[in-house]
Amino acid sequence: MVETAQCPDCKRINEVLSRVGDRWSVLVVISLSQYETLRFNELKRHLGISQRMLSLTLRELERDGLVQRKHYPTIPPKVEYRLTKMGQSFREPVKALGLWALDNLGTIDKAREKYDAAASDAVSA
Amino acid sequence: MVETAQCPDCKRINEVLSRVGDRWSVLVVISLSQYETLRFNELKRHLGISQRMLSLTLRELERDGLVQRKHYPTIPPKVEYRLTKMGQSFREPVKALGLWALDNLGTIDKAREKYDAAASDAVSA
DNA sequence: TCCCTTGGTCACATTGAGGGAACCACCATG
DNA sequence: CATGGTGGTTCCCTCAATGTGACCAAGGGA
Repeated sequence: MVETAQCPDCKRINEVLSRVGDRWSVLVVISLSQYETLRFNELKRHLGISQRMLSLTLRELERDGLVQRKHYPTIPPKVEYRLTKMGQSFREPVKALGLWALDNLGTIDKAREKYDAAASDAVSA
Repeated sequence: MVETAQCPDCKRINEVLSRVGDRWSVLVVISLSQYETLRFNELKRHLGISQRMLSLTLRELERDGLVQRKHYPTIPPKVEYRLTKMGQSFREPVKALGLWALDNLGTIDKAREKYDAAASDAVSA
C-alpha cells in the first residue's frame, strides 16, 4: 500500500478498524460488557480463544485503555478483567454495527445467492 | 479456534466484522458515498489500493449487494461503481464507529503512552 | 509424591491476506 | 511502430495473524 491516507478521515477510521478488525478484541469487549467482570480462564473458555491470543488481545486492550486489569497476587494467581469507561462507550458503535448486521444479513445472503447463481449461469452459458 | 459461536450474537457480529475488518471494503464504501459514482481506476488512485485487492474487494462488495457495478462495453472499457441502498445504509454504523474514533483516539494515545511508560519502568526497575 | 490449577510466556508451524509484476484485448495517439 | 490507458486476471512471494504445545512457579489435594 502506497498511501492509505488519501482522504484524511480514512486514516482515523482505519485506526479504529484495525482494532475492530481483530475479531477477538470485539468479542472480549462484548463478553466483558455482558458479565461485568471475568477472569482470564473464564474468558478463554467462554470465547474458545487460545491462551496466547487471549493474552495478546487483553494486553492490547489494556494498553489502549479499554480494559482494566486487576491482579490478585494469590496462589494460584487470580486476575480479573473489566471494561473501563471508554471500553463501555465503545460498545455503542459496535452495537450499531451489530444491529445493522441483524437487519441486513438476510438481504446479504440473498444477494450472494443471486450473485452466485448468476455467476454459475455465466460459466455454463 | 474451536468454537467461536459460544454466544449466539457473536457469530453474526463476527460476520459483519469480518467485512468491516477488511479496511478496503470500508474505504471503498466511504469513497463511493462521497463521490456517488467512481470508475475502477479512480477508486484505485484515490485509495492507493493495488489493482488486485480492489478487484477482489469490489467483487465481494458486489456479491454482498453493497455495491452496484455498471459495465459499458466500450473500448477502452468503462466500469462504474456506486453504492446500493444497502450500501448506503451501511455507512451509518461505520460513521458511528468513525465518530467514536474521533472522540477517543486522543484518549487511547494517552493510555498507550502511560502504559508503555509504566512498562519500561517495570523493565528498568 | 504427583498431578492439577492459574495466568502467562516462548518457540515454532501454518495459513491466509495482501502487494508486485506480468499478461490480456483493443483502440488512440504520438 | 511503439506506447499508453482501461479493467481485469493470474502467478508468486512475503509478512503478519493465529493456533499449538511446552514450560514455569507455587501451593493444594488425593
